[in-house]
Amino acid sequence: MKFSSFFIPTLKNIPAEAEIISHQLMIRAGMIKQASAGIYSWLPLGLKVLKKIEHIVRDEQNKAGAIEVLMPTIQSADLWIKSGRYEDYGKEMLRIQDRSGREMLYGPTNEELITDIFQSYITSYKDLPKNLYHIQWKFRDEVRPRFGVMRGREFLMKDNYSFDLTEEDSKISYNKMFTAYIKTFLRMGLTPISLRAETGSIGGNLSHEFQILAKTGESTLYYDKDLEKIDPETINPDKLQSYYAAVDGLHDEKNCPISKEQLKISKGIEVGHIFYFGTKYSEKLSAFVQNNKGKKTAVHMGSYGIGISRLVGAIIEAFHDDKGIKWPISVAPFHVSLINLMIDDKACAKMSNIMYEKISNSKLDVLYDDRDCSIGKKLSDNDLIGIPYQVIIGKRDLKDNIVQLKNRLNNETKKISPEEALNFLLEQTLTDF
RNA sequence: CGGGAAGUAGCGCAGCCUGGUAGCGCACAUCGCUGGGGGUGAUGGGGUCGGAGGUUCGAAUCCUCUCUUCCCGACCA
Repeated sequence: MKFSSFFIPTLKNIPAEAEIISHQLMIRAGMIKQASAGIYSWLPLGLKVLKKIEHIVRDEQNKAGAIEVLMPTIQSADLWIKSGRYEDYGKEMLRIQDRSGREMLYGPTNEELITDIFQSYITSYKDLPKNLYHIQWKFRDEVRPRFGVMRGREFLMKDNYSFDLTEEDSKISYNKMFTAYIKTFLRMGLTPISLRAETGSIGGNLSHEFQILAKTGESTLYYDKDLEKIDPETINPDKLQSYYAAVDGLHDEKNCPISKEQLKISKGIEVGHIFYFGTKYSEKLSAFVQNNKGKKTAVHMGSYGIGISRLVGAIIEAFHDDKGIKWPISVAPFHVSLINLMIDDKACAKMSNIMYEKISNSKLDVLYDDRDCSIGKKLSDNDLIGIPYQVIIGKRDLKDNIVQLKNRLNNETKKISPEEALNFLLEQTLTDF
């Protein structure tokens, strides 16, 4: 993609409406535009990142045996009246009427709908377990939306729902998701910390929230430092759940079961939450199956959420410096930024075009900065948008057959030949496209 | 929902107190000089000052109402 023909409206000024760094950077990097309070349009660069995150989440869900469906954003109030949540949800639920005066709502979550789908078709224990997920926009009319996409009113969420015959089976499904969540966040370059959580209004008795470490995070986490050392190949959910981990209000210094040396305190951002809630919804919404004795029994359910749009902001909170964003390669909008410092110089243009073609023909996604603007603007824009590798082609170095290869994650720059730069890039292991 | 603040050019802001033909920086356009970290000179375009009503000869400025946005708190799968 050529920068000049793409659409990345970068800004030099920090918009007054943005308070936290990820929100500022997302606006300055031309990723989003606010449409109204807590509601955003996703511009091309932001959309690319959103899709990357969505892809990783989807891939790990599929690998864990979950099956994708797609439920509507607009739901009828009927099922919610049945489950009793039409009243409970209060003003956070955006309620609307269709033309014939029927009560509708913009879905804040999907337990009701999915349970209805389940009970319409599944009647035998032989069809269990089932785990259905979808990735869909939700709307919660927050009293006070803030922090950009981290706490918007409209947000993209992956939510899934497991259905099992027994509590024990449900725990297996729960642990599968627990493992999938850890893998998902590790793949995004994040450090996930799992914490036992309060179940709140959703009900049930087992719940974990997943926070990712970021210096600017909202919550303070107290946890066993071994939780940071997770090998994605050998994740053991029971073991991970046995480690000590607590958020701010729940940590009690006096009764903390682990030593001071072992305890670590860091800031985190919540990006996922999983629940086991038994038969709460299945009973109300008639999700029964027959067991092997022919007896009707309510299925045991769990629900599992990942805030996909929130992750875009959360990842920036975890990966940025004073110049801009530093994308982990698995979620980066492009893998390589090819920067031609001197578009009027024939040698620079020629070398840039050759490299652009070669990188384009590989698995790498390249953004070619061919804009006619000052060098300073080019370099600072590219640091701002944070593509992991920059190849900088300038007149001075090119005379000696040298280009600069910059790693945006650590800002190290190597002066090497174009061939070496190309070989280095093509050898990168990229698990996610 | 309680408390606070702000709406003036695409973005960031001044002007308002003390009413008199709307300004700065960035961005944008044209031309020139530059050319390895937001370079520079000249010229130029762009705003019914969030909206409605009122006071006044005259309102961005004073008064009333209203809409929107943000911050602190409470709230929060």
